[in-house]
Amino acid sequence: MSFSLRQLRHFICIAEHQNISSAARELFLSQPALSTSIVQLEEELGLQLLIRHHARGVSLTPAGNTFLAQARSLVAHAEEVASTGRALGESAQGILEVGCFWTLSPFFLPGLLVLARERHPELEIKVSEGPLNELQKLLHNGNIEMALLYDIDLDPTLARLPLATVKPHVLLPASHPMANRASLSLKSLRDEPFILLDLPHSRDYFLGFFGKLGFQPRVRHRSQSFELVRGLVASGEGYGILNLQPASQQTYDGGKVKCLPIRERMPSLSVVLGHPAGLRQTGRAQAFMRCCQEYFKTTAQSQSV
Amino acid sequence: MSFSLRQLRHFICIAEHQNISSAARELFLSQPALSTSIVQLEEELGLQLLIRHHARGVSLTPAGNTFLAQARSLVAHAEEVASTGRALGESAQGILEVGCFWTLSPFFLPGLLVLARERHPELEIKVSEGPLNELQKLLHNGNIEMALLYDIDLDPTLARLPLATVKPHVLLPASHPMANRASLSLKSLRDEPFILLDLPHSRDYFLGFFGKLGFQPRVRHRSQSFELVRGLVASGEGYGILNLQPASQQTYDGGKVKCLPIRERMPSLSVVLGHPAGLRQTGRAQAFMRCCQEYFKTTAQSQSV
DNA sequence: GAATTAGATAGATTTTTTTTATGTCATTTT
DNA sequence: AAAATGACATAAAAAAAATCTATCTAATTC
Repeated sequence: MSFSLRQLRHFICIAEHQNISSAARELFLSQPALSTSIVQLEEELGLQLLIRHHARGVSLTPAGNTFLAQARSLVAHAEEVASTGRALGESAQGILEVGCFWTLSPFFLPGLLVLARERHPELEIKVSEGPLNELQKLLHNGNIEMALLYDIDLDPTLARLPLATVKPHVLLPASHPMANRASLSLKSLRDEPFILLDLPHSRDYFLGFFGKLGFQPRVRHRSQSFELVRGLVASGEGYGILNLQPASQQTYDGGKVKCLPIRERMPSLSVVLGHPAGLRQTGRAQAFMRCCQEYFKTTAQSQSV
Repeated sequence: MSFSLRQLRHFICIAEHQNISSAARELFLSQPALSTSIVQLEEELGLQLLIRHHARGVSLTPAGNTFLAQARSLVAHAEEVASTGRALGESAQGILEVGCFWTLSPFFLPGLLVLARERHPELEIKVSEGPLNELQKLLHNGNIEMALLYDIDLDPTLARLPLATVKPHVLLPASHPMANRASLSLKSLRDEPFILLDLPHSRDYFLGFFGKLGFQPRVRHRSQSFELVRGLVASGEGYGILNLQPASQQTYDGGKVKCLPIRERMPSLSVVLGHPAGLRQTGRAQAFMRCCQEYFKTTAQSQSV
């Protein structure tokens, strides 16, 4: 069909040596192999590249000279593509696409991205936020290489790197009589109205708590918004349960909530980095993974257990 | 060692189809062939390019996407090199290196180069002038592809394309008593002094005339310069013999010469286009050849027989 | 739950590349 | 002038690479 890079490399080497035999030595080839290789190249181009001198090597035809420059530039280009290709697999530079489950992002991404910039200034990270199923689709299609997720109802084909576990906490209005205790039993809230964070997976997770305790909560409100749950709690509409807690007790509308550990032993949630199993990670992805581990080992742990 | 252009073409086609099987059909390959080809490419780069979906084709990893752009650009570059390479062999554009024997050049090159420019405006012609042996060396080394020469003592490995034959003429001072004849016998000049153009091959050629006639000329001057021969003739130092005649009878120093056909049948000189035998001609060279034939068939013939 | 789609794998086959052995033609040395 | 040397070409054999056929498996669709 067309010439190969191999043939061009052969031609360049011959042109440099002005001698097929010594070029063959440099290329660790036999002289006839190189000789036929170049004949084929000439036939493919329909162009005489070399003039053969008996007992005195070869020289380039004018056309061969012109073609040599082209060949050199193409081979150099190929070298470049090869090295950037390999770099894509090995080094931590370029663009890394990651995903983040949307209730996690405001808690961890700011710090994580700052750390990543510190560790790998050449690494540009693009984050897609969204619900679990959308992130999983992105992972499968290869739009993102990894995602920060809760390890709950995850596609079993996803590999997980555990980063932290976050325990559930009870949320009470600051004015609530039990708001200043060190911890709280869920049972003691049996008769109080409950504000449920009603998202696809969190729903079952939170309601599952009560099954274990043997009673059903009085659900007064269901909200898909993390902040609305806090706001409703602060305004005295009921108690809430959430795993992550903002640094401030203030709600968006100025109310105040208190956050208490649950005395009963309830299942924690794991925050993980999910990625398609069996897929070789790019160097960028590996670099980001290490950043996540570092970040959660230090900062995050103290912040939100 | 490194990837091949073939692999890159495969990868690009797969990326366009998002599907190995249909890409294989387009490439007239079997699906397994393409599948393994791309696996090898991935291994060579140490980089996952594709994500395989069961029953739904493939998609690109982010790294694959980046690499795709590089692959496209390299393949495009290769296409370009291929086409310019082929053009070097087939079309009449680019630089053509020719040689010209130095006494021929002022007579034919101006008209020839104008004609060539008319016929092939994209063809740039570079001329090397010199003596025969130098031109033959250039031909052998491939520095020039063809040369305009006299067919005299040529290297037998050179192929020749005859363009014209030029007959010898006698040169007399305009004031000479026989200067207005229509033609002249060399014998009638037996006792007059002779001015010899003393160049490697012309020397033997001209002196050979007298051998045939059975006498030796009285050589008064030998000159390596065509114009000096004319000047010496004009100033009355003797008669000369030359094949080609300038349009003007004037010499450089203002003298005047007359030029008469020789009555005896003397060997003519052939003007030929010489080129290394058995070497495939480039398209440029062929185009130039055709120009030479056209030029000598029309203009030149009338000008200088 | 059967049929379909799309990729992977294995063994056989074809094509391409390379090697070994040999030939030829200039050039250099004896 | 003859022999030795250097350098390329050619041919047959061997090795390596690419491709094919057939078969298998996992999701998806009907």
